[in-house]
Amino acid sequence: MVGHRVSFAGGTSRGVVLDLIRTRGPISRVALAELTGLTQATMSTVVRQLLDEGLILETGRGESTGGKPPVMVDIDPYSRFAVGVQLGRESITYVAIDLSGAIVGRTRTPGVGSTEPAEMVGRLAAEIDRTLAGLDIAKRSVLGVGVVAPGPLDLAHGAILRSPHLSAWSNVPIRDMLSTALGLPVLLDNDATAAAIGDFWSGRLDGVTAHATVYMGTGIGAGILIDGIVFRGASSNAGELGQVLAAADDGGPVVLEDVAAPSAVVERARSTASCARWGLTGLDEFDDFRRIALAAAHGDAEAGALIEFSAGHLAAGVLTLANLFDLDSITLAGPGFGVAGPTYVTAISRRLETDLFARMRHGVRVRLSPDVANAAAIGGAALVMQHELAPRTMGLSSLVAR
Amino acid sequence: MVGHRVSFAGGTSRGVVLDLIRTRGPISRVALAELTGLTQATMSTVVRQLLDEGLILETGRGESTGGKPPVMVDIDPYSRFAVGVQLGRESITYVAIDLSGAIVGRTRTPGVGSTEPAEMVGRLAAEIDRTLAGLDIAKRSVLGVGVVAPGPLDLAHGAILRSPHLSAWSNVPIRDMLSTALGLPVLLDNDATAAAIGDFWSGRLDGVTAHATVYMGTGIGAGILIDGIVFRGASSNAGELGQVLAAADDGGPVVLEDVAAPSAVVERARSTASCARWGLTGLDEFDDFRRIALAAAHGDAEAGALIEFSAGHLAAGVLTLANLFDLDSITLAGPGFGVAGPTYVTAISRRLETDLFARMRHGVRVRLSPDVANAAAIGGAALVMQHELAPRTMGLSSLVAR
DNA sequence: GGATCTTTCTTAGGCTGCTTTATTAAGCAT
DNA sequence: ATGCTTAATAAAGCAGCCTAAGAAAGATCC
Repeated sequence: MVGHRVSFAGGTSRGVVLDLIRTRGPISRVALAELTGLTQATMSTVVRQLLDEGLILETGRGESTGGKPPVMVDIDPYSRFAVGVQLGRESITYVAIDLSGAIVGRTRTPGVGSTEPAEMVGRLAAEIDRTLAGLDIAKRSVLGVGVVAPGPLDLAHGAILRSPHLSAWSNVPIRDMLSTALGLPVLLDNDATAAAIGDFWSGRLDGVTAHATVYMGTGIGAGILIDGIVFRGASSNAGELGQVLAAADDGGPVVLEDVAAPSAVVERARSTASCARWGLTGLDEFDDFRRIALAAAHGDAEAGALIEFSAGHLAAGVLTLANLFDLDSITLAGPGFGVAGPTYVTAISRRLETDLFARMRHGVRVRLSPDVANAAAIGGAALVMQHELAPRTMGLSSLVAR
Repeated sequence: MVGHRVSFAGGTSRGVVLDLIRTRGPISRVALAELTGLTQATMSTVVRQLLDEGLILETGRGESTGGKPPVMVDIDPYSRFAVGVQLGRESITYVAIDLSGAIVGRTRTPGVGSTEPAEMVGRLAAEIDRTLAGLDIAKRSVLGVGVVAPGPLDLAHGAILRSPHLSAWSNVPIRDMLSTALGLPVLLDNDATAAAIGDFWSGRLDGVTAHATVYMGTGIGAGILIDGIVFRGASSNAGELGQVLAAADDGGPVVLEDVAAPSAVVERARSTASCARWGLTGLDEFDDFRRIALAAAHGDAEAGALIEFSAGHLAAGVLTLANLFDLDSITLAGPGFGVAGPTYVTAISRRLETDLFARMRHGVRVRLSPDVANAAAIGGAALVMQHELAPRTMGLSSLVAR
């Protein structure tokens, strides 16, 4: 590494260093220099800047290795906060996280329903302000708000393109509206991508190269990260795992979403005689799905078969995803994994162990999100953290106009 | 773009500018500055450097738009060359390309067969030297040699990991051996990735964000490019399209390669009564496959059905690939598309038009490689060009040790 | 307990690739 | 010819990295 320049595009080194301190801290300047390839002198100034900004703290001395013991630095978790909002049909989840990615507060309000966008934005802003006040978080230490919605979005304009349950929101510039209402930066992204960034920001993906967070909500999506950078594809629609082809009962081709998603499981359950036993209401697909999963967990064989059916198909889809992206890490998140999560983890792990193309070369770590229900909201907040503190994009196209 | 610094990591701007001149040239310095976001002053010095290196030429005046007419610059195609070598079982293809990516020479020798690696390296070096001499190309204008092989490779050590037909080559450091024998830089990569880079270098992917070159040889693979950068995944095994799950006749799950690859088509053909009519030899799968494809092209319904069967399955696999990566461009290359290429293009286009998730937002350009048989070898040479003249890698991990 | 060694961290000065600003060059319009 | 517009270069400055050198703080040896 002598004589050759190490350069992170566009002042990214600050963000890389912050990432390392977050995931590996407490850590010394020397260790950071070794990890990044930057010189100790450069690291000294980068760390100085982070200290001046109040993002990190000197936490004490490390072990001496025969000379001066190093001064360790670590994240100051309470120096900055971010808010994540998940727009759902039945409910809206608000989450505040600190710089380490840990939840410091959570609220839930009734869903969007048929509320007009303009009014809803006002309510969102009020609820966010209230939540922050209740947590005693000064607004100037809040980096921004990340709004998470399902379905195809128009990221360029910060709007929802079309969503089954939020049809009135089509092409409404919700991002900018909320930003002016709040006086804070606002980002919009989809649930799977956000959940993936949440996994990354929490430090759980240290050492991972190619990761996917499989998000099962109304649909099934995957947020894909390469070295912690979101993979978006040509139109930000990458990772549409629900659209992978699956084998239907009758041999005909179907899309994964139609056989493995919670709604599909519930629908299959209803054509069953045992339907009544599980107390399905037909009102809330997630609630019904949870009842089936609970029955399965309590040993109900028929319910177990329904879940296994879904898990088997999802495992096949994830196998394809893992083969095509050559993944080395997968996280499962979203309400669909609320009760039956472990069953899905097992099914996917098994399938990958036997059928992954690269299984001789490396394994794939499959894990359940530590907070499946709030993963997307947490991720929304993490998205803001990453955007404000450690911005990074993939490729060069952003720099070539047209 | 005022006041804010535009930076391409690690001196990449030279490469970006060269890419633009190659694909959009002849072009003026001012136009290049606008496209890259760099200032005219910077562009002046970057272009000066490229002129000094002899990579580009001033080709004359452009149209005045009310003031001084711009001086146009363009690639000097014959200033540099690169060699691509495709290691095949039956034959080895050698290709020399110029800086524009055009073929300037091609040779074919008998395949590797059971030749010992050490001896084979000597033969390769001799044949490359001979080819270059025959084309009157000075060795100092040759940037290097790109060797292309099928199957899983160990890119870090420049060796073939395991290959059905090249078993004696396992873990032989062919890259370094050939490099010392030739006194030129040598790169090793797989056929699909190389073919994709070849497409990019030729300028055919101008304006494309997410591209895949589907390569059908013995197996089926995809080389994936994001903004012209190879997507490799955790262990350089990304894009294993042949491993995507497909629906078998009996409803059971099979892998795409087993139903759509040429060998699979030939095998199905042999269980047919019409087998004899097509004159299948059973010696060379590609030759047999070509016979079937030719029969299909001449209106043989049964042969046509076999090809359509393969194309239909491949189209399903490509649909999954396109959905997961959100592609906007696909090229088909490799010997498998030799005769029946157009049939495959049609099948894939149709499928994407009807079933692509993002079809309302953007189309996917599906095209046949202009030289299906030599695409991998050409790509090998292009790989060297890109590596030597416009190096680029994805993500930041390369800069963070361990 | 002091001298020396090792390791950590900072300072100083320099290079590179970019920026901004200013100047020269070369055409069009009147 | 005179000015106006666009193209290209020149000059000076800044930012992010580097190398080199030194200061700080403990470990080790006698």
